[in-house]
Amino acid sequence: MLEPTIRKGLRATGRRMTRTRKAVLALLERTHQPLSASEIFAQLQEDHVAIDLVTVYRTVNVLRELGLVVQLDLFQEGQSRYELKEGRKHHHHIRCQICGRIVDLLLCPLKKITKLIEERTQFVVGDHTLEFTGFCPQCQ
Amino acid sequence: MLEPTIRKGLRATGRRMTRTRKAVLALLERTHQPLSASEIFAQLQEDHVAIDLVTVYRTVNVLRELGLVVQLDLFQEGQSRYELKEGRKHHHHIRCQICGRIVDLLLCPLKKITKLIEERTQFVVGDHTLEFTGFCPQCQ
DNA sequence: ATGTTATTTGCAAGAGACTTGCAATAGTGC
DNA sequence: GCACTATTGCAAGTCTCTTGCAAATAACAT
Repeated sequence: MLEPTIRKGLRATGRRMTRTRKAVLALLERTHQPLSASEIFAQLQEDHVAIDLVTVYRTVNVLRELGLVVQLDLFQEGQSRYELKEGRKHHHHIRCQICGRIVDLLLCPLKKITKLIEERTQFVVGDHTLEFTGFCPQCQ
Repeated sequence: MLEPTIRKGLRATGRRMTRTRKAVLALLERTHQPLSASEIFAQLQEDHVAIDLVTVYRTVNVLRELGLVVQLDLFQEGQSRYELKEGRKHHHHIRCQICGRIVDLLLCPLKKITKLIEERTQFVVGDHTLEFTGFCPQCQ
């Protein structure tokens, strides 16, 4: 239950804890897959939670601004996905090309690489994306 | 000049070498940045090459199908970019968050990682994206 | 509890990237 | 040059995501 903590974060930026924000947070909390806006919308419809797709977009954006949610742009999906940060470490994902299942990879191999890139390019390296696709055990 | 080679590739799949395909190929050949469809369109307009944006999309898709062009989906850009493969090795990119300049990274550190992921997840790993953002020397 | 006020919501409409249908145009092989 | 078929341009459509605005509602003081 992260509602009280998040309520504080919202208040600190002059925002309010609303029925719809609770619903989106609760859904993200109980789902163990990164969800797209339309998936969040569809699931809440099924749960008979009245919410507009526009509100879903606005909600995930607010949660992202607060640093509560991470936005993922997976390889050639054409839509963003969102997952709760909730104290989890930075990590990457692999998505099955057949069934679409997304599995967390609990590693990020890019610390050393980042240093190497900074030396070679003289860039100051900020963020990175690293996403894999493949075939999951069931779909092989 | 890769026109003759590519002409063969096109013929082999019942396709034709046309005025517009030549123009797109020539542009990609002389540009040392991955270009988006709208950038290709704008540049060809400037060069007084009559071409429709739709044709640009169809052309890059054909070139991608033939394996002549790689499609890049950089971090939160909201559009794809295309670059000639032309015998180049698989590589990744870093994009400056200020000026948008894209620099090639002539490395891919993911061979070992791929094996590790296959062991841990039982996936058969196919493709991956790895793109960095940061601040280039001029924009720091 | 009730009222006040600013935030949030839903609806409609819009923006941007990309795709599709179709008639007109133009490569290709003869 | 001619016939045949791929390709092009235009218009319209799809999909994801954003914006404007009036109505609804959370937060807070009374």
